[in-house]
Amino acid sequence: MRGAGQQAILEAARHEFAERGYAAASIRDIARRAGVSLSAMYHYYTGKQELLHALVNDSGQAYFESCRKELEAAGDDPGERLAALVRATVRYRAEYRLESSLTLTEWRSMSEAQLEDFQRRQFDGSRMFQQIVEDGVDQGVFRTPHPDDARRGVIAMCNAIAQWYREGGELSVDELAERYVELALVLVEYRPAGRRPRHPA
Amino acid sequence: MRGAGQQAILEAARHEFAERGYAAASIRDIARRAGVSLSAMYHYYTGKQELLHALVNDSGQAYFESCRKELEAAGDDPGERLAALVRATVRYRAEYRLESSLTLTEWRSMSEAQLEDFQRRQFDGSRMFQQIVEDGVDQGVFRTPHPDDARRGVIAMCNAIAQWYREGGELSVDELAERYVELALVLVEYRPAGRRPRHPA
DNA sequence: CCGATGAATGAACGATCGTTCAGGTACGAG
DNA sequence: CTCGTACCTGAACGATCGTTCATTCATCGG
Repeated sequence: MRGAGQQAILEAARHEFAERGYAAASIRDIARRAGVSLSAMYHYYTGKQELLHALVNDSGQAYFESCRKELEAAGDDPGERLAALVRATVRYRAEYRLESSLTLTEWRSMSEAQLEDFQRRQFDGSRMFQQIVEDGVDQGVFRTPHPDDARRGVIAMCNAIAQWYREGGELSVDELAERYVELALVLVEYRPAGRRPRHPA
Repeated sequence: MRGAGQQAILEAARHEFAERGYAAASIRDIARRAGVSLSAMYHYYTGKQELLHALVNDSGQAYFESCRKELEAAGDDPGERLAALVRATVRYRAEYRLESSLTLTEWRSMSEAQLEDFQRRQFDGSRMFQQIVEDGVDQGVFRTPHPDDARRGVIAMCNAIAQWYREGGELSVDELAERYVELALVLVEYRPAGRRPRHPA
């Protein structure tokens, strides 16, 4: 369990980093925002870098956990599995907006070890999508002639949500997720097995 | 015409900003990379901020010029027009990779006037897409039930190219553009007028 | 020949940054 | 009571940052 002071510092860093960017954010402003002294931060964290690490790590783990759960609940159909992954990704990008923007734009500022972790995770995440799209194409339910580009497109679409979504918009996170599931399935040209390959009237 | 020294400075800034990010890049490193003294830069530019401004402005104008030309060559069909816009955007993101990443991730660092310009341009760019998608839906050639999200998806797909594309890859820029045109038309569910609304065998 | 202009330089200034340090409370265990 | 530990503080350090300044050198029109 993290103490109240530590939590306040992490929250302040979250907002400062997101608003100014890692390099431009000052730990003095972070401490001021958290309502503690500058040196209090060094009691909990070894430095500015570790603040970034903590934020990115926490939210990254939450994402993979969410993916795991969604995939577990999904069946064997690639369409279902892709939908599960898109749902998890949309929810993550919308609910962890600030951390998402941080991860997507400030990876330059990470330490070497941190960057390695991050790239491995990004690779793993991309692989989950890749595997599912590949399976769908093999099984003939995804008709896209460009599986790699379609996959990249789906991921890019979902990632971009972090840049424009705001709480209290016209769509709830769940509605947004379902809408993006639709778009993703369109992009990979999903045609459920057993159905006639023609368009509904 | 810009002199050789000025051009070298701009080139150095382009790479330094892209590699380290605007805030983390130092003008001393930029000057060193350009092979000129620190103060030589202040002979051409009023400061660090103007370097960013010059880079973003130059490439932004090139983008809109490219869009204008492509749209001019396109006909009236929304499919053709969307294809033209996607082509221009993909080419821009691939050929102006560094400036693209700068614009997409470092808008926080812009001055107030600069940011206003940038947001207006982004708005105008988004409006071009929006108008075309709207027309396509009205004319019944774009069948997507979610025009706004499809448009955002197309733009996000194209923008993401700046993050992964490298010169000398397996696809040329033109091939990449045509592929993304295909994907974009799939995403808006383009069904050319006059054709039967069923799938080809 | 001369003065103006453009190009370029090294040294310095003030500010801010991340970090460290020495110390001060509050509190529970012995 | 006392010691240790967790929590927190203000002050300072060294480095780097963006920027400015005084100056030099070359070029060229008059």
